[in-house]
Amino acid sequence: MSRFDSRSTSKIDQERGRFLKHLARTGLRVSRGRELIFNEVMQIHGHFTAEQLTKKCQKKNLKVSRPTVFRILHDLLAAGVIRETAFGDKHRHFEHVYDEKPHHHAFCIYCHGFIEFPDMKEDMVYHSIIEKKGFKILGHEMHFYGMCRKCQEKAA
Amino acid sequence: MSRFDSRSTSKIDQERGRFLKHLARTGLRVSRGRELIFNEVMQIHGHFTAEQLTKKCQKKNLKVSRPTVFRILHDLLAAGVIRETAFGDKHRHFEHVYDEKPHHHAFCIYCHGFIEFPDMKEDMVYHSIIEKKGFKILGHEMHFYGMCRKCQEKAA
DNA sequence: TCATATAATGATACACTATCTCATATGAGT
DNA sequence: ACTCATATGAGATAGTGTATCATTATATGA
Ligand SMILES: [Zn+2]
Ligand SMILES: [Zn+2]
Ligand SMILES: [Zn+2]
Ligand SMILES: [Zn+2]
Repeated sequence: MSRFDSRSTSKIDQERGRFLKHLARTGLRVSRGRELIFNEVMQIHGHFTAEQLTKKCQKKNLKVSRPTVFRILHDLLAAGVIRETAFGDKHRHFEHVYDEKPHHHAFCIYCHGFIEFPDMKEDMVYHSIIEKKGFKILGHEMHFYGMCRKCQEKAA
Repeated sequence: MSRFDSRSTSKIDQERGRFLKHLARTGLRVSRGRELIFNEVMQIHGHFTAEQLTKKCQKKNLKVSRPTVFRILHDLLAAGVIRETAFGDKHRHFEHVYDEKPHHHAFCIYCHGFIEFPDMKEDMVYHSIIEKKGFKILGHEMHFYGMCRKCQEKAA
């Protein structure tokens, strides 16, 4: 990142503030691991798994164990810095929130790839139905399933 | 089920026909296990995991192994008799299709329970966006996340 | 009916992710 | 420096789902 990219930097600082606030509120320390993982996560664009994050750190000789990665991802989730999406496989998938526009996913049932598309705020019809049941909505995702372009071409 | 409940019976027969057609088409046999699992699945209302289905069979002294359960669930998926939903935990969740209206789920992030709500066909705004990318849509789900009524009461 | 081929099944081992345990290291506060 | 709570890592553990493979069941045709 350019040192002149003040806009992007301030967004990260904003997220860092959110994280630090959460840590202070819950009596957790600003440990070496938490700073390290926070910085790495902020550099990832798109989705990642705990395994990918761990290997990314190891390549940089930033030593951090798998349990610690999961523990700190849990902290980041609780702080609202990252979100988790169920991809339907056996991994937990995360992505940070700060520069990602709200979006949804369409999964290919053949190659297990996916495409993303922006949230259109058109699904609010559901909100009143759900809230009438006493459920407090904090977020939502649309999952589409189907066949990606490549798999269609392969099949044809 | 009452023997006079012809409507419900015919729906199951319809699903059975779908399954048998799939088996014939793909050269699979109508084995003891397939009949057994099909019947059990049809009696379940709502979601189930392979583990729950296996235990349900064992309680009835219907002996069937875990690998076979998974194999036959795969057949039922391929036949379109059941569908799979990613709940964000480490289990695969299934439900049959025959008497379930198309619906979506709202998951409680605190107790991991969920509520269901009907599909409103209001999310078609996404279809053109996705199909412009060459993706062929076969199905979709809305996942809402939040706090269920009970957990709100507990917190208050 | 019997022989043969093919598919289905179950026991077992296996791969893999995520979590738990607990001993040690770290660090904030006195 | 001392105290003590928290953070961390090594290793064990739990829990799903899958692969292997020998055995059993079923279909087909002589
Ligand atoms: Zn594909
Ligand atoms: Zn995404
Ligand atoms: Zn709840
Ligand atoms: Zn459902």
